[in-house]
Amino acid sequence: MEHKSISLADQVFERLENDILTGVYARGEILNEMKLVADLGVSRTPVREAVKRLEQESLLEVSAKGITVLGVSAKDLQDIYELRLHIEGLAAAEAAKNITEEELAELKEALDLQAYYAEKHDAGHIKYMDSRFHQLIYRFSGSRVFYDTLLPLHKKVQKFRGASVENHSRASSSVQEHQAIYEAIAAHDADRAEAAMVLHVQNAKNHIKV
Amino acid sequence: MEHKSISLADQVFERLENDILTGVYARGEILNEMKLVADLGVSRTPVREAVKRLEQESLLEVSAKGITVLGVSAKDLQDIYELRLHIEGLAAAEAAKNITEEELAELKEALDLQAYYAEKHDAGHIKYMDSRFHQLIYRFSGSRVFYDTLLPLHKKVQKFRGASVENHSRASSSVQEHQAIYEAIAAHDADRAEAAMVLHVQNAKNHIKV
DNA sequence: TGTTGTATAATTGTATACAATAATACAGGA
DNA sequence: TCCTGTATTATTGTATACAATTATACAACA
Repeated sequence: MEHKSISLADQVFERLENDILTGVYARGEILNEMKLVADLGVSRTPVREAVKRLEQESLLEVSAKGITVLGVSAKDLQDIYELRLHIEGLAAAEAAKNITEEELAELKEALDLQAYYAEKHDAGHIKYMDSRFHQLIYRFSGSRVFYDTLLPLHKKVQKFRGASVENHSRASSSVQEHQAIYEAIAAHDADRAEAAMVLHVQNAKNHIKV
Repeated sequence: MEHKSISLADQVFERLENDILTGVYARGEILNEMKLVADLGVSRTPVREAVKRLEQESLLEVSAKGITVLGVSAKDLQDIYELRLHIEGLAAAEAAKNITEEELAELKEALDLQAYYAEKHDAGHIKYMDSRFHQLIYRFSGSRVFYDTLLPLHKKVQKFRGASVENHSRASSSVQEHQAIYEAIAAHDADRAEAAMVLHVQNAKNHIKV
């Protein structure tokens, strides 16, 4: 039994990041450490660590006034898609070149689960599996640089995908597009994987509700 | 007199980042907080903050064994150029659209200084001004997303540019390329700015010594 | 009314003591 | 010799007291 003990600071970071990205804390809202200490039931130290990391991601800004929630603006969203449109295809191409059989099975499982939940109209799980599929590709690209660059961009899009995953037609198109990407990667066809990914990001962009 | 008091944590962060990127701390080396406390003459708190931020940039990795220096590998370098080749042109294009007269003057000054130091074969200052030119363009793109994405990539390349700035021929080519980028931006010609930047990144990539 | 100086309060910044965890060294036995 | 369990040590994780800075409220004055 290997219990990887996850630190309080990491837990706070994940919870806080999620709360910012899902709108629990609104853009422009001003928090402070003691409020977060009270909300989360831990001391200032892990709170500060999490806040500083989120500040580096431009999700928060710390000043003497307090901790301002920056979150993700509509312009940020546009810029994120503009970037992803140009580089996410590269990650898919690299994954097609480098992926192992084991990793391929992991990717397939994420895809199958997404299809399953799409069939059941389970928006929450669809969104999770959709994210997982993309994040696995970042990992399997075999490039820490790609991973570190794309992951924060992808995470910030979360909140805005609510509408599209609840749209059954778009949800099943998304599954099909993932399917195409998966097949290209499984065939180790880098060019096709790249093209399929670019197409998918373009479609996702067009279905975003700001 | 406005003295923006910069925190110890920020100072430690900058110094540590620089020391990792310039090789003062070698890749694979294992540090620990107390050693850094001794080296830097501050308490654990600001050291920890800096270390955690650097961990998030994948320059360090913290475990029970200590603080491992990850730094930037040859593969990282390749991947960074691959990404920059695809997105740095976009930043230049945005800058061409959005830049103000004041900002343009700032960019011009960085360019002129780089030319001045190139003439004097002052490698240290060439490098600094070269970096500054690129970072100003990230800022003037008007996109926090572009800035946050490109800046860490750019910073990581520093160490590997030593050879190219010391090569007089390359140093003056670089100035000319920056000149072309500047002129396109000054003319608010987005397409030309993008093309000039892509060309420049490609040339820089070809002159990197790994 | 507006502005400027000043006292107060709120907030983050820093240092440090203590806790928890994991790595290491080493002894004992198969 | 190799493995395994265990004590020790080294390291990071957490809480908290105190310092420094900045924002804020308000009074005095022009």
